[in-house]
Amino acid sequence: MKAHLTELLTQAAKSLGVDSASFSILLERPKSADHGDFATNLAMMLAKPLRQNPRAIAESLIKALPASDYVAKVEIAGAGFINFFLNGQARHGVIAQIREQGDRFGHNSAGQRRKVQVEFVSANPTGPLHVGHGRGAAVGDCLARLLAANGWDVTREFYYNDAGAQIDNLTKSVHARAQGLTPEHPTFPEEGYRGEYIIDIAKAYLAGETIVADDQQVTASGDVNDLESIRRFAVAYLRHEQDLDLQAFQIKFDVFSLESGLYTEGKVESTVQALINSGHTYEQDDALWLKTTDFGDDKDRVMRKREGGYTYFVPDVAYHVEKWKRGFERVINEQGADHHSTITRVRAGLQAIDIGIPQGWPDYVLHQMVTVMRGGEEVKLSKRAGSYVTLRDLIEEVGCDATRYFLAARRADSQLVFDIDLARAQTNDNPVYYIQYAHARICSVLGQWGGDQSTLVSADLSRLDAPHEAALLQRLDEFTDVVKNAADELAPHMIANYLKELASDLHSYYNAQQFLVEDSALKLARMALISATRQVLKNGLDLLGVSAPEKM
RNA sequence: GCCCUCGUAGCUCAGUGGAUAGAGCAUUCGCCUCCUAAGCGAAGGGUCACAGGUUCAACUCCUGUCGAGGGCACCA
Repeated sequence: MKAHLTELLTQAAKSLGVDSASFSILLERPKSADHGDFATNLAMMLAKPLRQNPRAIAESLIKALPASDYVAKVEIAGAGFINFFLNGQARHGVIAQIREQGDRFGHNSAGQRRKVQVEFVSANPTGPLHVGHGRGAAVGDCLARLLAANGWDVTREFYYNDAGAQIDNLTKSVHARAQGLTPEHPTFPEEGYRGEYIIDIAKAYLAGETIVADDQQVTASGDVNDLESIRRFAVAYLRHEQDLDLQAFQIKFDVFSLESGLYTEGKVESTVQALINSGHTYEQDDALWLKTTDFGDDKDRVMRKREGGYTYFVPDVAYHVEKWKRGFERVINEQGADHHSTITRVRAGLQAIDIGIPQGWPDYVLHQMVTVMRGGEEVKLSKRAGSYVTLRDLIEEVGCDATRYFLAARRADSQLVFDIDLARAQTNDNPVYYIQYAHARICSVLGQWGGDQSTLVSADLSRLDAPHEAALLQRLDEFTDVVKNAADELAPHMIANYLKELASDLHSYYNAQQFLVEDSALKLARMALISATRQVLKNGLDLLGVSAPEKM
């Protein structure tokens, strides 16, 4: 419909002698029904080039508009807005579209099956996933779903650092616990991990247990002083724990990438060599530096430390070179805002290597901190982890659906307050239940109607003329744009907001009108409308990874 | 000190440069002999942090100030 109106306006503008390349037509949905179904500011945009009063231009434009089968009325309003009022046929056409497209309604093919990778969570195997990882998981998974709905070929990837100082620290911590040391003991590692889960790992290690994670099987040697065995076992143990966390959150990854693999396969070395060859490196103070200032950084960064090891961003660059070589013309990294500083360095490294990677590649979506509240107080302590709220604790307490919704329903770049009491509430306060209830309500009504859904094709939709029906029809029609915009903006929260509004329209309608009425033609039309609404609610919830229950 | 993000109703948050800035909670008042009251309707509640600027038009874009969070390692 938007395309149709754009075409009408383009022709009208042409007939006024305006070059169609000199302006772009913006059509929006007015907030108020008084302003029609669509509005454009075209006349105001043309005021300057034509040097005329916007209202006068609007009048000429309207006169020049070609006839249309869908437009009932056109008005000038305010400073020069042109408001379009559609006829019934144009308004209820969306119901047929929804019925025909089903689960695919709202989807488009903008991505043209091109390859995109969404990397998210990427927690290091040094502890259980916490609520911050949960936000990354919820946002990242929704992004992946959104991109798939927009026609991209999506790969979900989890990268973890199993090779650095943090892992040494983990190994020492487990080693200490295996010897029966507590954090209070003077020889317990200074920066060691103190959570109770370290004790569990030590016990399992001493018992010689076998762990399966990432398709690898690791058996503990049980030798208290075999640090290499402890390291391998602890990493596998925690990766397995994280797998359980992700499983509880119903998130699946296509690929797990290991930092250690980049070293063993020589990718780090070859990347360093490529950087040296690029001429953007230099030696100073016994260290090797990358001139990241050549690419917008405010100071150069050390690549190889004096003691010989590489700093963390070097394998990160190597990893991204691999991503590029694997054919991802688009990569989106979802991470916590505390990793913000890596962006400039990774991009600088990729530019230095100069293998055709575009300047702004890859994309980043950063999420801000999460604070968890219960009973009006901040929740900080977790038994398992010792210092933070674990994702699994949260899921166990509030459920997977509510956790996912709450973590994805806010803009990623603003700080989030997670109110456990609200998320648990099975009342109208809770947006998750509010939306799911709308879906269940429709299912219930359709069940009581008991008719065959296929008969809805023949419904006389012109009977849908009540104000609540017009509002609902318009909302359904918006879904396609919302899915497109949310993907373009990498903003899954837009889906959550849309669903709240759609549910609200449905609930208002439900209370204002009886659906199962005597008049069988009217009843059929209303069944067609709520059936379409049910489908869109489900499609939207699917994008968030939240279930659409038929009964509550 | 420098860089990034945020600042909207008492609280939690929406708001692709457009018309009277919205929703939920909380407060007040209504609605179930009727399809699920996990619902609906109504009222009150605002200097869109502050000050400039760009524009026909700014919550939205630009600059500065203040406030919150995060970054600024030969840690990851």
